[in-house]
Amino acid sequence: MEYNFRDIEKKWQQKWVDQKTYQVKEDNDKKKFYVLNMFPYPSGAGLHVGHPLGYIASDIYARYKRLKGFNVLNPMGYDAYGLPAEQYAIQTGQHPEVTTNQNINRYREQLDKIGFCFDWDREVRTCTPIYYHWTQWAFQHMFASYYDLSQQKALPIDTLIAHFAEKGTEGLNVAQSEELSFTVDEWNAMDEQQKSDTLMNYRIAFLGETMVNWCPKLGTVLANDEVVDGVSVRGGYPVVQKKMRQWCLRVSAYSQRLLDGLDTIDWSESIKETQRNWIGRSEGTEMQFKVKGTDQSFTIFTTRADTIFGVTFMVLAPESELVASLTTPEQKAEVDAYLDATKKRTERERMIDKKVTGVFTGSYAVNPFTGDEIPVWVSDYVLAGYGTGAIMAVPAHDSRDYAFARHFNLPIIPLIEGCDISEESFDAKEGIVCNSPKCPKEGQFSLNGLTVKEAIAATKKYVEEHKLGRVKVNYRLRDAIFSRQRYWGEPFPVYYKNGIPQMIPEECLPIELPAVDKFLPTETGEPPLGNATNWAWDEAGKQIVANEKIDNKTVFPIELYTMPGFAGSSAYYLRYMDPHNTEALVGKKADEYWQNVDLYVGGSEHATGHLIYSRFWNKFLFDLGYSVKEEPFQKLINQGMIQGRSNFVYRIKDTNTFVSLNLSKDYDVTPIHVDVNIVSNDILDVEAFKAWRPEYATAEFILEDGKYVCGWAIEKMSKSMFNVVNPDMIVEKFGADTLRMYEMFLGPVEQSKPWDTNGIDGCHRFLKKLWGMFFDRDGQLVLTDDAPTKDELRSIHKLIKKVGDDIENFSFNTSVAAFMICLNELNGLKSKNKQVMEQFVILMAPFTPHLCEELWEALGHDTSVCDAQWPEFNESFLKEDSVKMMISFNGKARFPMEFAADADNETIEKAVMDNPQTAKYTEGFQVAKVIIVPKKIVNIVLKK
RNA sequence: GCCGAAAUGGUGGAAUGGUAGACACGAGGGACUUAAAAUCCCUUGGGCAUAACGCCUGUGUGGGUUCGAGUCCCACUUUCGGUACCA
Repeated sequence: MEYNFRDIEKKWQQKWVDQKTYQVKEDNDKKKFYVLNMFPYPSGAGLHVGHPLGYIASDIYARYKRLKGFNVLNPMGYDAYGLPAEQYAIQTGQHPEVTTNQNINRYREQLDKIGFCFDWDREVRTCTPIYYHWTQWAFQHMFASYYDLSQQKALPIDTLIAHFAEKGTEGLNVAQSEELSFTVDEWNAMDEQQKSDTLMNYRIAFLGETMVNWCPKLGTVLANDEVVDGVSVRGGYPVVQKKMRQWCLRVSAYSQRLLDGLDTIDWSESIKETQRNWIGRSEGTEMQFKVKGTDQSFTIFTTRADTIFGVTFMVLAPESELVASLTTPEQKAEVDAYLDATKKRTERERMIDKKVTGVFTGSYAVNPFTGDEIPVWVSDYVLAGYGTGAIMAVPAHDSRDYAFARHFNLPIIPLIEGCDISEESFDAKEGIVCNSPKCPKEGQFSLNGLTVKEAIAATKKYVEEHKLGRVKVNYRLRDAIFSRQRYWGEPFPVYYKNGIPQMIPEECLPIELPAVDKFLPTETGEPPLGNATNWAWDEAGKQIVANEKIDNKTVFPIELYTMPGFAGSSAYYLRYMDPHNTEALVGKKADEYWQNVDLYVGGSEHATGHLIYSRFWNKFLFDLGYSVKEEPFQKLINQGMIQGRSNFVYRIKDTNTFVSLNLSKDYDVTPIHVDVNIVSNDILDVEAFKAWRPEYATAEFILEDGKYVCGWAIEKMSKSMFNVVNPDMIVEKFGADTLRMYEMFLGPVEQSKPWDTNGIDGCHRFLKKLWGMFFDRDGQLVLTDDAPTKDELRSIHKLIKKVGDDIENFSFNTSVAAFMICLNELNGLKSKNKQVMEQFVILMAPFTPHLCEELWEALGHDTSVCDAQWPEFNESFLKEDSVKMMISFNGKARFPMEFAADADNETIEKAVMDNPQTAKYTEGFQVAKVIIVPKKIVNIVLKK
């Protein structure tokens, strides 16, 4: 009987559903293990073979852990809100809810065919009210919290209000948008509006007037990680800077903890490094510069305080508020013109065209060390959003300042001994400092002779002692902009009284997304939720029911923005622990049992987005006591991208004749992408090609050896390259087990690699072979009940060790190879041993669950192989009677010798030296030393 | 520019500092078959031999450490990711 994968897979997928094989419950008698995949956006294109890579790997791990006796949580869900779903809906002219559900159903169908052990009873969809209830709930808690820097945790905003009522801002060490200073009396004198505005400066979720990435084409603002090279990640539309009032999350408050936490988790060094760079901690100095002829002063931030004697000009960011106050009347026209010009340039233009621009303000700053007067300029190479939006320029030691100084003919003063600044600046933080003038105030302060490091420390000390500024740590990490002017997202649980934002009472949550006729965004940013009818709130924050009488006095406006894509994906792992709870995001019991994700699998492209937001969100919930672990994802594996392998045909120019690859160099040809599905092992199916498109119906071919050979290239998997391979097709042709095995066999999970269907036969053959070990032609089980032989035991225990180690190390490609080797060995031994094959089936069950269930059943078991026990490894079975060792001379292998397995070094050495072959190689040399590597090699070191 | 990862046959890829190329694909040869498919066996880094199944060479380049280096160290080249006027 043949291996009929179609029937087998169908049968077991149905049984798993019927018997709820993968349903998991908290069980205090078992150790928990939480495996999680980054949940997918259900996009319209469906899954291609690249998507399941991580799912298969984590599925194997989850099944393995279960066989090892763990209670394994392995859930799946959909990240259904956000731009991609809405863009797809707009493109197809349908309501996003309709398309999202369609896409989800399609995904589910595809996923089900691959045989994952997901507990679908725990599915979450971010767009369902029962789910986003808790997204809104978390937002409200962020609104009601501030961040205390001394305690390094979030605290209730009431604590801060009490502090203001008692001491004003005195003694405050908190995360804030800008440093405010007021007294108790000033606080008490504030009206409701002013108090609300003031508190926004501290809340973790706050309304802020900030420069945002505005994408007119998408009609919404975007977070920093959603913009790359000045265009939107989604769609590639231009993005401009715009000042808008937006909801923001004070992610920056957690900068230091996000940084420190990285040392406690098991993630790849590269992704940790990416996060470190994104957080961008930099230790520096803030210094105050007085403005000549006024009592005004301003602050700059620098990491190179040691270069204070090389400052030859100052630069302000065009958006800085200082520009207006420092521009002299004579310079006003010129400065205004410059500001106007920079405003018109988009981020993208600035990036492409990095020409040096700037304008003099007319003012001079005073160097606090020397009293020198320094011109103050404005230029767009200084950013308003980082540091203080003003810098001291040291052209000798900063390449940007250097370019500016050269362009505007400003002086350049070198401060490092022997540095050459004739062509470029000397940016390295090394060398011996020179050229310190005598500091007139202090007389003796000089940095000459110090290393740069020492000079920085000395300058910092001087600045602090003389109150010229302070030592300051800056972070590059910005607060996240949390509003989107779009339809398909979570509504904010916020309404407004007299323009003051109020939270909807907790018992009225969730605020459901209303149906609207027009959900398309507008270029001007009018939110689509404005089109909702019967969507009104009263003064107490209660929704007014449609049949109630509505008059203007009772209606209070509700927030019309929606939340961004990352809102729903930031705490979903907690929700899986307790997905049906209507009282809490996650119940205490479930949270304490499952704790956090032990193994998280997903793409590295989320390094600066989701993986930062989630960590922030979880830390916040941890501070409030809603999550028991500070870090959400203990171990992270980043699966590689699967690229496409495109095929080409070569058309001779201006003809409809196609020439085979190796003959194409003799002609003038144009390579054309051809659908990989009509190419097999790079040989084109000529008839299928003619049928593919009407224009090729009459195509003619120049063949080699009667075949048309296609060219190939590795490219991104995409429709336009005709290289998309769909998992359903593979499942149909070879079965899910073959697909699972082959995806793992392709190479290391973490590595990006091209998909190449060519090799899949090998895996399929292997499964057929395994089937053939069990059954004869009539489908009768041919295994015997004999006691296993020594050789059989050795072979299977080698496999137990290898596969166990490999799965723990996420090295699945080598374990697939190990299965093949073991099966070949058993085959060679003519092994038909039931006990041995039973263990083989358990070991392989994580990889090919359908086939193994079938074999398990054939072996006479009436339970699922999922509930079997991982075989115990016994090292004593690996022992061999004799061991082959390579004899080498000075590291060069020469001949093998066999020894008793328990031979000691002395015996081995003696046997080697007594061997007549040895003499041939030692002739004319002296034996200096004999190195014996157990079970491997005997190396004889020879000297003249 | 900066940060990170990598470079091994025709291809995907194996190798705790210890016989480089496991395993698989592809290719070549053979068996079975009227034939094909399927299946099985042999060969397969390069070179020289093949009368002795032995020798030489070989893991991007150049050095170094070591009895012994694909693996460790230094310098360089290339490729792929990420990031960028962050002061």
